[in-house]
Amino acid sequence: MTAAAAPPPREPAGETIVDWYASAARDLPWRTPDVDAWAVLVSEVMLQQTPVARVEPVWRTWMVRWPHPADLAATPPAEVIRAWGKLGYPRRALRLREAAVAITERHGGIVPDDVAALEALPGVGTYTARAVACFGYGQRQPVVDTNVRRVVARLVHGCAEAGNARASDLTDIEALAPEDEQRAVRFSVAVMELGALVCVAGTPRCAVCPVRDVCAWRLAGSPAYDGPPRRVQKFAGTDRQVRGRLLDVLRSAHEPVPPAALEDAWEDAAQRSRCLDSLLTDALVEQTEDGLFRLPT
DNA sequence: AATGCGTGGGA
DNA sequence: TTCCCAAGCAT
Repeated sequence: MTAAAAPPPREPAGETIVDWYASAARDLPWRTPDVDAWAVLVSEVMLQQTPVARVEPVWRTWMVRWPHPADLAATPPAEVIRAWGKLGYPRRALRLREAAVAITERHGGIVPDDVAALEALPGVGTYTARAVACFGYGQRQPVVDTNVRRVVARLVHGCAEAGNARASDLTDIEALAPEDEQRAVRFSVAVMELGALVCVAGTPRCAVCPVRDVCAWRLAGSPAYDGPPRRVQKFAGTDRQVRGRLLDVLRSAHEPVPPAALEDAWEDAAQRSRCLDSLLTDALVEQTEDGLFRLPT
């Protein structure tokens, strides 16, 4: 009988997650060392609310066609909207183009490397700005998306799900990041990956989680979610669906179309009209002098 | 601060 | 089938 085994030395959870990432990470094209900040920015905007599998082929096409911000800035919106394909939320395509214009005009065609300048770009918010600074420029930055918020909620706070985004999310994750800058950058992508592959919404795969033994949620007995019911957004019959249908018609039409050509897209004339108006307001559609509709030139 | 904004795959 | 949800942002 020997003395009770000493507890194994336990490295900080942040370091463990970085080590896990080294062997578990997906091989995604925007993570290769040769990609620049523009490629990162495009990937991040495309990935806003859109699954990786759908983004990957479109991102490759964009990088070939528009390798620099000035290339996209010089392209008419109609072509950009078509190239966006069916990624969804096509206003992102317009904003990304506007961001490219701003980068070209205000930053000499180079994606800015500081968070404040990045956040000033159209379509770039708290998350995307830090993701570009971190993954595009190798800066130590707190990068918090829905995956990270869920991981922190469980690992640190012992809650089944994350609440709404808060300013404290940034300090929460900063407290876990490794000291070394390069490892801190890896940590940022590693936590996102952990949330995407293991600590997922729905049923987390705790059996294969590298930090299951130090997870506050598991240590608390994996208590069920205890909070206000989350609203599930409907889609069928909403204006979002109608806008999508209308835009689908205009994407495939290569000449301006008369109003009658849009009637098949949606039966309810009042809703159809309202949605067409909103698309015009958003500058996703424009009307010619003779009353035809097309993607914006 | 709550809501609107696309789309399609998987449980 | 129905429901959930997938690297947010702007208003």
